Amino acid sequence: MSVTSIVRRSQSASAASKPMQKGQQTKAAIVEAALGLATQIGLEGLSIGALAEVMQMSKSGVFAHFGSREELQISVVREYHTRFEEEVFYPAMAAPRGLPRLRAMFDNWMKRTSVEIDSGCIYISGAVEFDDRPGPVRDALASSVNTWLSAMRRAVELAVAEGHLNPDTDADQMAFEIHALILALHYEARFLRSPDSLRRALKAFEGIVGRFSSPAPAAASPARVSRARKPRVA
Amino acid sequence: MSVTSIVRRSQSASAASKPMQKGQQTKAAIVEAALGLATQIGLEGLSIGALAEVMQMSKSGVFAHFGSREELQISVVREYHTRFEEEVFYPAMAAPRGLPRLRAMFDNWMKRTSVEIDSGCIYISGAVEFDDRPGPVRDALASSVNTWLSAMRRAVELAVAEGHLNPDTDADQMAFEIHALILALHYEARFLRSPDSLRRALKAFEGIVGRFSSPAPAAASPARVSRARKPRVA
DNA sequence: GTAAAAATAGCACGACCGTTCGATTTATCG
DNA sequence: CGATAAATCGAACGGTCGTGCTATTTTTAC
Repeated sequence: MSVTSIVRRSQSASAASKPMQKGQQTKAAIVEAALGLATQIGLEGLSIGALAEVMQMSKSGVFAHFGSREELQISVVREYHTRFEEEVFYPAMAAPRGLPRLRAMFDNWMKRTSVEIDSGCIYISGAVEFDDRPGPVRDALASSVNTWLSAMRRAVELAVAEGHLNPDTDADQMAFEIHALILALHYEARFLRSPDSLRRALKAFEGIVGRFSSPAPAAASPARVSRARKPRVA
Repeated sequence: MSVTSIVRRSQSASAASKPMQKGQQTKAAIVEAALGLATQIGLEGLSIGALAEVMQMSKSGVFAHFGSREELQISVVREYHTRFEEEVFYPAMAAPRGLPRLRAMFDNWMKRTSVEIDSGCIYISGAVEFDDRPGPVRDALASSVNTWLSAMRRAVELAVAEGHLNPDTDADQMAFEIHALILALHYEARFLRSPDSLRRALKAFEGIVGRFSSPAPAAASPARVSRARKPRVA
């Protein structure tokens, strides 16, 4: 009991005006447990009963914090978003912008996807579960994913600006292809249990980078070996 | 009534010794309806009650044909496997072996994935639903997927043998990357509703082909712009 | 036709689901 | 401390689920 009060007090101190009540703590703990469940059995598989058991609480006790199952799912998505930012995005921003940062983003992303071999990515499972089920959960998911994909595109554009990639690089296209690698890594590592997938994804990434950084456009038109324009520095 | 008996009779005639009883027909019809449901809401979302309603039958009437929900799911996977073969694999075998056939396989695959924008691919949704749920359904799914991926690898190897691709092409690697494109197409078209995904996937495919058919190794080592070895014809 | 067999219906069970509501405990604050 | 508010519980409801039984209907075979 003394431990609990100390924890609460210290958090209350950091949260300034709004005192961190007991309820907020439990809610956070519930969301964390829910995230753990959701990454294993999916957002749709999340059940309040199972969650209550994990938390050693009553169903209604858990329920009261959210008001609806949907709100619980949204909370989980938001929590995942936060963690994704902290583990994938922010660390990569420490790398110098351009190709190194793009590579760091991909590496962290891959790490998260393959560390999660037995805990799945809810951006991927959620996409399957909610692809034709409109509503706020789907919106929250899509919004988070789009935010991250936009960050990837921006990283590509920066790499172009730095002169690390071909000036006529289509950032959307490159982001699409990188995203594809993560999806395949997740699929083959997690479902097919193929041990080589991580190596394959990495090799493919280098292939993509190679294609977008070689002076000659690799696609359908082999003509026009464009001169590299001088990088317009950011 | 006369129509029904005619249909049954004609099918019975084609099925040789084993007369096509009424039950087999209804079972086939149920599986077809179940496949339609499963591609929308997933194999896990499949419920016997909903299926019975679609079929205008009683729950127990539907149930009796399978003995368990699991058996129903397996039947659906098998049916999907058959259709996939008929719509993707066999038509592609009509193309001349090598790159044209590989391209045909990818095209048909893409078509199936993007035509299914509002009916999902159970190889993809199933992978998410069953990635950590062992059992016969998962086995059936994985087996079907592996069969198809092996066919893709073989097509790549044939393209190498025909001299259409680099002799040192890693077929597993190329299959991985092609698979990745399908996954991304499915994800972005179906979940994010991005209209460009089909074009993106096609462009990326050409990029991959370009990389695996150019004489220079595209991967990490930029040195050693190797002389193109003459393709060792099959 | 009639008898055997197959297919289907009807009904009920137990389990779990999300949700509601009133009672009860626990935390917060003066 | 006591009073007020917040958090949690316990029980119940209506619903859907897969499944197991026993009738009943329909198909098959003679």
